[in-house]
This record gives sequence, structure tokens and C-alpha cells, in this order.
Amino acid sequence: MPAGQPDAPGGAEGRATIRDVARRAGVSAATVSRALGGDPRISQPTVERVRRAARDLRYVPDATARSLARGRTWTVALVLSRWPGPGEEAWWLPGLIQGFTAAAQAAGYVTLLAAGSGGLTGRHQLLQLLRERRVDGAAVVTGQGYDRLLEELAGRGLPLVAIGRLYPAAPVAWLAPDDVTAGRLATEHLVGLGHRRIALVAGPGELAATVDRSLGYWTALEQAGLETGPVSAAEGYQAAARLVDAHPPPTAFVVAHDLMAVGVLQCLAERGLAVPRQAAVVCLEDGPLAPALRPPLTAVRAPWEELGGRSFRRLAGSLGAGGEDGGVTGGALSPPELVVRGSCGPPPDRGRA
Amino acid sequence: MPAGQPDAPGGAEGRATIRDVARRAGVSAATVSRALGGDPRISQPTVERVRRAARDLRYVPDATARSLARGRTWTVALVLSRWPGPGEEAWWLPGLIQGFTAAAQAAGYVTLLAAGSGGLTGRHQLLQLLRERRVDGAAVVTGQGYDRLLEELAGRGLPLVAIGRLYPAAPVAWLAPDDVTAGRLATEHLVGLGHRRIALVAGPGELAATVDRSLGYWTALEQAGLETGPVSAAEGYQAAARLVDAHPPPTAFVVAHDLMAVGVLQCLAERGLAVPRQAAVVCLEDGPLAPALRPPLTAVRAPWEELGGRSFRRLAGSLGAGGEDGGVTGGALSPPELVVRGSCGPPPDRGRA
DNA sequence: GGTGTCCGTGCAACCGTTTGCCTTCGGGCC
DNA sequence: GGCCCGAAGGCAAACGGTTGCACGGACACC
Repeated sequence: MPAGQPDAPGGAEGRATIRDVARRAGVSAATVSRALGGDPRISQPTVERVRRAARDLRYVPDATARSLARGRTWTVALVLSRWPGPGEEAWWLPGLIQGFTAAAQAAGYVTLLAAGSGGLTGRHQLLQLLRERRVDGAAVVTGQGYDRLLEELAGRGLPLVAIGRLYPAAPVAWLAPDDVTAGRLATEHLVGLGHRRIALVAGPGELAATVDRSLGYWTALEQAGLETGPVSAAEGYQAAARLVDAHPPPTAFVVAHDLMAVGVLQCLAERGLAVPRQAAVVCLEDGPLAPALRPPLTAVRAPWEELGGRSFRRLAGSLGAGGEDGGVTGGALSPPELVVRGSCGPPPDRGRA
Repeated sequence: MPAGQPDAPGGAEGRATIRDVARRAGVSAATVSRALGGDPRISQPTVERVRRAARDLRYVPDATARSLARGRTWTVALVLSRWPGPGEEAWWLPGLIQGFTAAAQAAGYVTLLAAGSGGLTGRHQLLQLLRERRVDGAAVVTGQGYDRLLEELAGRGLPLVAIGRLYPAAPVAWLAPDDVTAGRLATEHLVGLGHRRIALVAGPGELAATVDRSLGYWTALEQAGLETGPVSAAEGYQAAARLVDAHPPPTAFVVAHDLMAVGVLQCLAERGLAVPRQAAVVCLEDGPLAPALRPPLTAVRAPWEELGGRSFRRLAGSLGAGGEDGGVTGGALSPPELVVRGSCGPPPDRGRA
């Protein structure tokens, strides 16, 4: 807060205070506070009178004063620890934010948005801001990799929840989309269609999501008693190329990220393999590309909005105001949903394989 | 704020107050306040002593108390008037939010996020919330069409800025991406490459963005002394089909929305028209699809982040704290940027046309 | 040596709510 | 009739800063 600037509040000049209401109802301010707060000591008739007076005056209690008196702000911070760089679309963020704020609003909390712009001073400013504003808790959308910010916040004793996987694991409650199940669902779908040679086109290994999604893929194959196909970590096109040229080529491809699916599709098209007739493709991320590509991609959709909502409620749990609790690590999130579009069919050599 | 719940703040137990600092520095609380606030009346030595004491105690002033005393909260609301429905990706929102909060943070303000979930009661809750929390101002990301919420907020005398076009126009300051220039830039690019028959594939006419983008297209053609090609408002594929089958087919397509470009590309591919060799395509919206399609689309990118930043500063203007001002309507935004990728080349019949 | 004028600080009254404790009053009980 | 008790509500002190004004001292000027 820069100092030295003249203060001239913009709006609302005449605003009714609790004392105005008291006067009008012929009681004391204390009584108004209690009547409106539902204190059982205040008699019914009085409560009515106070309510009327408050309504007549359009009285809205001042949260600032309330916070000061009660030592609690009913405010939580949603911290975007790392902003997506240019070119890297955070298409999932709006859903997450929406879910979070909606849940907060429903519980009477207000969401403060804060960006932790990387560097040391940025982090320091952020910490200062959270202390200054006395937020009751914070949810941190972690970048990939371990989050320094998280550590410092935890050190402050601030109720905390992380959104996103933590590497290395930290003693902090966290929630994240269930990427393992995503991988499993997709793979099982393909198995169910009759595919036996299913390849995984994974993303860069340092992405937490990639790791988990791959894990789901392996699990599903194992349970189906199938051998895992070749894995490729390179970007879409080359990856697919290498996989297609395998001895018996795979009949299906599980692609970890939607951008990579573009490359895969292109490669298959060049090889003259029609999707879904001669090759099936399923994407583990239902980004904006999935429905737009030709053919529209069958994909697994993570419940971002729900994730936001549950993150808040988990946080509310540590705030004492009865949200949900649940140990230190990953909470149960409803499983991702398989959105069937047009990119998967049965394998071409059905009778034979 | 639901009442009746026990208040038990989660974190921070022992927190230094201004009086603690005063005691340690051997002065009064008033002096601490003034010293830290840069009041020239306090002598230099005293200021130093106070600063030291404050640092030693890790004193962070309490914004709640400050707000109460000064009648100003240093908080602005960012109101998402209408959340994007499912399937409708708001890929531009993160950029906008980022720009806004960053600017706010830099000016010492904090951003409160609020969702105005449609209905009457939702609006009412929102208004209540803004009054209760005493926000100093609000920026409303408008949905399409006229925004009821905006009207009610303006009625409250709250400093306001709208982000997005207003139809019908309202007496409210607003900022929006410069879609007219976007249309013009794209069209001029094509003209510059030698195209003469340029078609517009516009979106649904009720979208404000569509209207403006089309306007830019017409302007550019007029200035180049060219005739405007046929216009189609239908969705991508059919639109392109109709356009391609015109007498002399267009050599270039200006597509208003990136999702529609998918249809256009597919249509061209089916007609055997290679892009960019035999037809040029330029997109007026640089969404996630643009770089991912084959070929990657040349597109016009709106400066969403800057838009967010300027929106805040415009708001700050009405807050008295020297942001930028500028009448009631549209502020100057730096123009959108043409991102040249692989979908435009010179027209095929260069010598002849 | 008064008196006026700065300069640097302290006093205390705010800002609008909440809440511990006291008061008042009416009634029941010994 | 005195006492205790519960019910209903008021008093005033918080919460942690800000700020108008008074105050004391040093200094200059007449």
C-alpha cells in the first residue's frame, strides 16, 4: 500500500451504521448486533423491530469492522504460483477458478486473487500481502516441480491447500486431477473395443501429469494381461512415426497431451491410416483441440471445476468452519470422464489379431 | 457471512501491533503511524528508530484496521459477469486476469474475484458482497449483450469499468480488444501479399466481436479499392463451401473465429486446395487452435494481458489515485498483433489476376 | 524578558462491530 | 419481605490504525 496519497473514497457517501439502526429500533448497538447475529437472548419482538429498521435503512454490516473485531476476515487467497508463459494456454484455469470462487462464495468467503510472480521479491511481496490482508487461508495453484512459495507459506502457519501435484512431496494438503485414472480409463476403453497393441505417446517426462497418465496406461494394460507397447516421449509427430513403423504396428494410440495429438494425427494421415477406421486415437487431456480436430478426439476430461470447489472445501476444513478434511495428501476427486467422440473404433484386423 | 459459527482464526498467533512498535521505539503510536507513512513532520532520527523497531518486530500493518480508519479498502473487484458455459473455452481469461491483478498489485491494490452467477438472487448477493466488503471499485467482464449487473452497479455510485463491448451502449467506461483493427490488419496483410478476391467468413452476427471484426475487413478492402467478397455467417465448413464455389473463387479467406477456421481448412482440403499454396487463410482470433492446426494459422492476436492491465489503470483513474482517465468510452489499447505462421502466401494466379 | 512561531510529538477521539460483564426487572421460593 | 434467578438488554472496552488538535520547547524578534 503506497502511502501519502489522498484518500477520497469513490462511491457511497451516506451509509447506515449499526448505530443508526439501533437508534431507529430504539435499542442499543449491541442489541442490534446480537439480534442480527441470531443471539437467543434477544426477544422475538425486538428481533423483528431490529430487522425492520435494518431493512428500512438498507443496512449492510461493514465487513472491515467486523473483521477487525472478530479477528477473522472470511477471505481466502487463490494464489497462482506461476503464470502460464505465453503460448502455453491455461485453458483449464477458468474452470478451476470458477469452481473455487463459487464454493467460497457459497460458504460466505470471498476470494482474493494473487499472482506470485516468480522471483524472490515477488514472493516476498506476496507473503506480505497475505499477512497484511489477514487472509484466513490460501490455495496455491502450483507450477510444476516443487514450489518454494508453498514452503514459505506453510512456515507462516497459514492454513493451506495446494492444487496440483507436489514434487517432491511436501507435508501439505493437496488436490490434483486424477491422471492415473485418466490413463486407465482411456486404455480400458481401447481394450474394450478389441485393441491389443496399444501404444503410449507420452509427453516430456518431467511433467507430473505425464508421469501419472503413463502410470494409468500401464496399470490398465497389465490388468488386461497385455504387453505394453512401445513408449515414446518425443513430441507428437516423430513419436507417432517411430511407433507406426514398429514390426506389427499398434492399432491404437494413447496420447498424453492434446497438442501432441495433432502430430500423431498428421503422421497417421501421411501414412494413409484413416482414423478411426485403421487406427484409434484417444487423448488424455480434453483441451480445446480435442473437439476441434478431424476427427474429433475421444478424450478424457478432468473435472476442473469440481477440483476448484473441492480445493476450497478442503481449505475450509482447516479453517474450522466444517469443510471436508482428509489427511495430508490427495483427496478423493470424482474420476475423470471419458468423452467419446469420433477417433476410436475397433481395430481393423478384428477377426485375425 | 453465515453467523453463529465459532471464530477460530487458523494461523498467526502473536502479531506485532503498532503499539508494540511504538513501545520499542520509545514513541507514541501516532508517531509510528506518521513515521511509517512518510509524514514530513517527523524528524529523521525518529523515523530511523521507528523503522528499526518495525523491522525488528516484523511489523506488518493490518490492512483491516487501516481500511476501517481510512474508509478505503485498497481492494477492487474483478467481476466475471457470466461464466463461460461448458464447451465454450475462455482461453483468453487467464491472460486478462493476469494483466489485471498484476497492475492492481503494482498499484497497491488487491483483486477480489467475484462471479455474478446470472439470476436475480445471484446479482443481489454480488451487490451485497461488494458493499459489505467496501470495495473501492469494480471491473466487470461483460458477457455479450447488455449487462444488467452493470446498470445496478453504476446505480450504486461505485467506480466502474467494463471489459468488453456494451450493447446497447451504456454510460460506463469500457475497454475491449480492438477487433476492428484486427480485421483490418488481417485483410491488409492479404492485400499486401497480392490477393484481390478476399472472402470473409464471419461468425454469428449477434457476437459483438464478429461485428467489429467484419467492420475492420470492410474498411481495409474499401481503402484498397477492392470489392468486398461474399460474406457468410454460417459455421465454418458450410460457409467455406459456399464461398469456394463462387464464380471466380476467392483466393483468400478471413475467418473471424478460430473454431470456424477448422471447418474452412477441412473444406479447402476436400476441394483439393492446398493451404497456403492455393488459398490463404487468416484467422482473426489467435486461440489455442491457431498454432495447432495444419498448417499453423496466421492469426491476429489481441493483447489480453495488456487489456487487463489497462482496465485496472482506467479504474484506478476513477479512484483518484492517478491511473489513466479518458472519457466514458473505449480507451486506446495497443493494436492487436499479426502473428505470421504458415497459412498465407501470395495468390496462385499471381501474374494473371 | 515577553511574545510569536515554528518544529516535533503526544493525547485522545474517531472508524463500525463484537462481546464480557453488569444492570434492571419480574417472578418464584423460602 | 428478602433472596435468588433467569431473561433481556445496555455499557464500555476491545480490535489496530489514523488524524485533528493541543502541547512543550527552542529560537528569534522586538
